[in-house]
Amino acid sequence: MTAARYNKIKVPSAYQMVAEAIEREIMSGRLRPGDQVGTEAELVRQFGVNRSTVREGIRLLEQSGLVQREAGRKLHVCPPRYRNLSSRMSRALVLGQVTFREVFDATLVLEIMSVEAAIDHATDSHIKALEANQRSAESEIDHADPSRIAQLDTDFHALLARASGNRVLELAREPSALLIFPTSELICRRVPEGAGRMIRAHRELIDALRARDKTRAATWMKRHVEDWKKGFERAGRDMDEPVERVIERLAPAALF
Amino acid sequence: MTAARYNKIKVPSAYQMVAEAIEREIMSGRLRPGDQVGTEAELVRQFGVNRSTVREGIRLLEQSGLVQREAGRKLHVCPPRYRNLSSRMSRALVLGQVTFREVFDATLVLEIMSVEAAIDHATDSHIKALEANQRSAESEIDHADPSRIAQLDTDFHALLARASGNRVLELAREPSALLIFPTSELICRRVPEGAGRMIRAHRELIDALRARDKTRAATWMKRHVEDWKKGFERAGRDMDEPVERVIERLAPAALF
DNA sequence: TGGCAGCTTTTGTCCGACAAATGAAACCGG
DNA sequence: CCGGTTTCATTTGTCGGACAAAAGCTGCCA
Repeated sequence: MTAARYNKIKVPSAYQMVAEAIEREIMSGRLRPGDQVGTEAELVRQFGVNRSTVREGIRLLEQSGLVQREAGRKLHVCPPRYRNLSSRMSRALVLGQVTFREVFDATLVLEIMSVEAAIDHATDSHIKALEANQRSAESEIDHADPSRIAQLDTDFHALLARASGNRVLELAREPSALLIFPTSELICRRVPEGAGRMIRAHRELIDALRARDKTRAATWMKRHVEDWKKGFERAGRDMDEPVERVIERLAPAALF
Repeated sequence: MTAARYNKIKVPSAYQMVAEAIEREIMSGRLRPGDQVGTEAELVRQFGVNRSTVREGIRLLEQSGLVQREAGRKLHVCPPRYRNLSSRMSRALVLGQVTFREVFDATLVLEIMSVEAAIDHATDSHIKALEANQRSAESEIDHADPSRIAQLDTDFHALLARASGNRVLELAREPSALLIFPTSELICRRVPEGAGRMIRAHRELIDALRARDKTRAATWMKRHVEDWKKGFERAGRDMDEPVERVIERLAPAALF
């Protein structure tokens, strides 16, 4: 007979157990966002471990985004913040050597999905926010600060995703959006007519949203994203190059 | 005149600076996956801070998934692990009180996207892996252990996403997949014919993949995911209920 | 050569201590 | 009585040192 095969026994460290215990409290709903987790001294008493150990556990939770320490004061449970997670995802993608083609293909479908869902669910306040973004872009088209344009483009698509009323979708599209839209800056520098085309597309998207015209929205979104691709190639970039190479030359700190 | 309004100055703590410094090394590529980051003693020397401080910084990186400590030994840079990130995304969604309707709507489009991309990019080895999964499912259909069935379904869709050849897409779909497919277990318990319908759909998807028939693949994927929805409702669940309620009654530990 | 004992390195945990920042309470002047 | 100011206690961030357990390495010996 063959010997039984055992999985390696993983003995969790004390600091991990502290983190997991608190995490269970949060995930089970016994601790709700805004609640105080307690001071380090309390946790030391409750868990019966040293303060250093408690602190290491807290760091894990802090990075998970489950708890937050406000400047000087007590530890409390965080409302879930997706932005932090999305940027980590983006980083993982960069490290994983994904190519712009992958990012582009995913963005194309994700953004079309977003705008189609937005057609069904956008409220007036969502549309107002998009209009405000558009006004900023139109008023600044002459100065044409590329990094500002890129920021507005990123924001526009984030607002659109928000208007979809689907937070799962909103979250799913964010990692790729964080990678692709900031490169608009690079494109704007090389392709002068880029900003104008962007504004035109955004205008059409808003109008389609108002008219609840799904076909028109999808068509213009496709056109808009493919415009990005053309600009990217016209700027002399290779779609099959890993994202890493391109991102490096932008300001990485600003991205994440 | 009005006084200038300043943003709050955020002074990073020493442990955060340690984490950020190492993170920059990794993101810039100077430290590559597999490289040694160095011992705590070395970092203490290099940064000129106390060992406790270094350790807290390391905990941040550890939770980010950027570094890993193997069993007992030296700290080294990790290859990016998406699973860890996806499960944290899922947790954030649960905490954010998203509803199953949101998860379902997102899953429907994401899975269709995945299978369509797989039609274009799947290799023989991808299809072989799917076949192996299908054989397992078919051979176990009689015993019909619901949790096993749910696992196979989850795996099937993960394999399909892998076959899409697009890691961005693969990552984007994972958080919602982690929430939706495990509930198949619940459905299998209440809806006896569920497992059979699942296997049929998977079979059709594999065949469509072989035939490179995108329309057929999309049709069956839509049917398959909507089957999930029907089963979910037949099991007496409300699509507009927050995910939290349902997940709680499964085994949360097994999910994440 | 192979295996075992002992040493070294490294991590996990603990203890005690202090400065800075913060919130709260006491205090004081009008 | 109220508003502002000054202690004062609490809490966090950081430091220094210490020790046990585990993992790697070395050298000895059969």
